[in-house]
Amino acid sequence: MVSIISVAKAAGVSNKTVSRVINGEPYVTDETRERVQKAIRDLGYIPNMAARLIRSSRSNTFGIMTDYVSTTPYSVDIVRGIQDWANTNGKTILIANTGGSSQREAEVWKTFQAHRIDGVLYVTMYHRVVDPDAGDVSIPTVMINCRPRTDQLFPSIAPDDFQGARDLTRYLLERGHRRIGYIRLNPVLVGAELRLNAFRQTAKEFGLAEDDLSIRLGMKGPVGAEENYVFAAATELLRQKERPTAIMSGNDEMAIQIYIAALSLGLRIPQDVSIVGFDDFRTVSMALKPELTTAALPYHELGFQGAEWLNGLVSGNNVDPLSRVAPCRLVERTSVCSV
Amino acid sequence: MVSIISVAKAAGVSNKTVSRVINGEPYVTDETRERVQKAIRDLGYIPNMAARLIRSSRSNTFGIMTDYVSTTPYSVDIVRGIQDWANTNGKTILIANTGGSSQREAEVWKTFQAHRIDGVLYVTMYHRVVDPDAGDVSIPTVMINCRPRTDQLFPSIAPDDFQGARDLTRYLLERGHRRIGYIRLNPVLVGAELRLNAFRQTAKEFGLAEDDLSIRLGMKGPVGAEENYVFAAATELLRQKERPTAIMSGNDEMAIQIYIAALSLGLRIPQDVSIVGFDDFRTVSMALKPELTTAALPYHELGFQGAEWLNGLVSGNNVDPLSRVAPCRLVERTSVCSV
DNA sequence: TATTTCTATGACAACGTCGACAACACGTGT
DNA sequence: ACACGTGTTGTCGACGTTGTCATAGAAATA
Repeated sequence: MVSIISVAKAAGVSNKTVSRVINGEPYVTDETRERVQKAIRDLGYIPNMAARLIRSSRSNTFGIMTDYVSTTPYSVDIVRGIQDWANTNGKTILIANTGGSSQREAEVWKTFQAHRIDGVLYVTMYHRVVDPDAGDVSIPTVMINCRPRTDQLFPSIAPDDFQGARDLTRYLLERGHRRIGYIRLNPVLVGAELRLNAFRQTAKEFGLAEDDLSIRLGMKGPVGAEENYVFAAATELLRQKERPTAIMSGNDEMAIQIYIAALSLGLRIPQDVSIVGFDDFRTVSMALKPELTTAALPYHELGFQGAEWLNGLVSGNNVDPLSRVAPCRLVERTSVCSV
Repeated sequence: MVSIISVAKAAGVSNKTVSRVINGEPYVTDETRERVQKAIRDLGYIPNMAARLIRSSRSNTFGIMTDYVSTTPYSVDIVRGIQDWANTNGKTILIANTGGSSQREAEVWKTFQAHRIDGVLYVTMYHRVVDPDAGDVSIPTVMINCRPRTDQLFPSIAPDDFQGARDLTRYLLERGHRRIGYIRLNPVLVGAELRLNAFRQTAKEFGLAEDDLSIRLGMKGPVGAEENYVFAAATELLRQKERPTAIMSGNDEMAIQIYIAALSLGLRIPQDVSIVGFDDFRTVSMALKPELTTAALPYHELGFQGAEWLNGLVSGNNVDPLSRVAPCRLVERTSVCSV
């Protein structure tokens, strides 16, 4: 393997001078610098990060720890967001996945330490509360899409489910809908309560009574093996004599079943029922016809910002708000009309 | 940072003896071994991979290089498959994503080399042909979900689209369907042609004439910004006087629109039309009601096997079949009935 | 001119680990 | 008594890099 020494020999300088060139340090003549750079090119030299780390004990590497099943597959955009940040900032990313096992999680912490990573991004695939066990170590850590149960061990960043649901509800209300159905997410999910509360509160602010709201449970049970009532609930909602003019779905995926229920009853979307989703899970929201109006989970931003925040921590910045939130942008498509 | 030397001091032995204990080498008394292990535990010592790499020039690390947009989000299961393999085999995973830019790709190769990774897994998010440019370096590489254009530079592993489509077609034929519609994937995708050919050939084997097959284009144009004809095509198919009794969809996502088209025409699924998909993109295939019969892309297996194969390469095994294929299992649900 | 400051470079050690080899203790067979 | 093997431990150097310090000449200052 070609090392700094071979480059030094080729350029007729000391290895330290090569080091200076590589790291852009001052006190090298233009002439020497060019000779060294030529040697680097000719030999195809690439610095050895391991050796560098050993000397300087800064690995410039972040570790991503993910939990298990990606229930909402687009959440990998979090990882992409992190990578994009890392990419533009010259960091490298180590990734490991715990499969949800805490024993495995402990092993991952060890692996990360063995590689002397600078910080950890603890990422979950859906918005939830977790109990990360970092052992007795204290590596700078930012939690993404989740928050710690034992209050505020680590800083965290998550989507603003409340604001997203509020915006969607307003959107419907502003278009004249006054009887609105709501099919709830699995209550296991953190988003479920936030979204429902936002819906309730916003409807109330607009003067709707609890009776105008038909709230039904869409799913329950452990994530990945839940019982599914969405189709039945939607059918029931739409069979009422005074049926809602709009249905708000806990997420986009559940909206598929609401579409099918409505169409099976001979109803047209959006003329007879307007429908909105949540998540902007594009494989669904754009495949549905008419395309689904929804609120986009800011996955990419979560990752990007999380990485940036972590970098601040590593550099010793203080963590001011210990938990942050990224907005869910409303994506207007064609599944809603005015009444 | 606690190093091997601090452990040695604490245990009252030489650093080499500690090294022996860590690496499970022989010639250490049980008594010494235990004393060392106690010291390791007490001090929370974790070996420094960088130092180890510098000595032994084996990083025990694989790099994953992914391309851009995850058009089919479940393809991240490839990454999970790789991680699962790495996990059970004590390897670490570096990940980088090229965003489809070849300049970026070159940078990633450099980063990987800088970390002296043992091998590269070149992963694409949908089955396609690529032109990886590894520069002049020769790191062992396995391509997953894609194959090289310039024939067979690297070994590759991909899903068996042909077999999957053949099995699905047989499944329909065995249930008595004789007029079958087919809505084609974007021809840009490698799977498109393989699946269509399998459909055609299998139908022919069963004695169907070309007239019994209604083949329509569902999408075309660049991935991520394609023109979408699925709904129109499905509607047209189902309005024919002699309408097909079954429709085969290029993939699950497109099947959503076929469902909607059928229901909008007042047809019941599967009594009036049977529908099959492809991919087993579960967010869709299980959210549709009735649930969709489809062929599962073996993403996890692709990743797992790819990693294992790469490990063989790194250890100097020969690459016998230069391209492999993993089967697409038929997943039977309830969107098909016999006629 | 003498002294200081600055620029450019090199020598050398150290980071943490492991491989090569030496050393030492303890039998065992001659 | 001796050589020999075998099990156990330690010493030392090397891996590739960078930080510290030294050096030497050039330029600036007194």
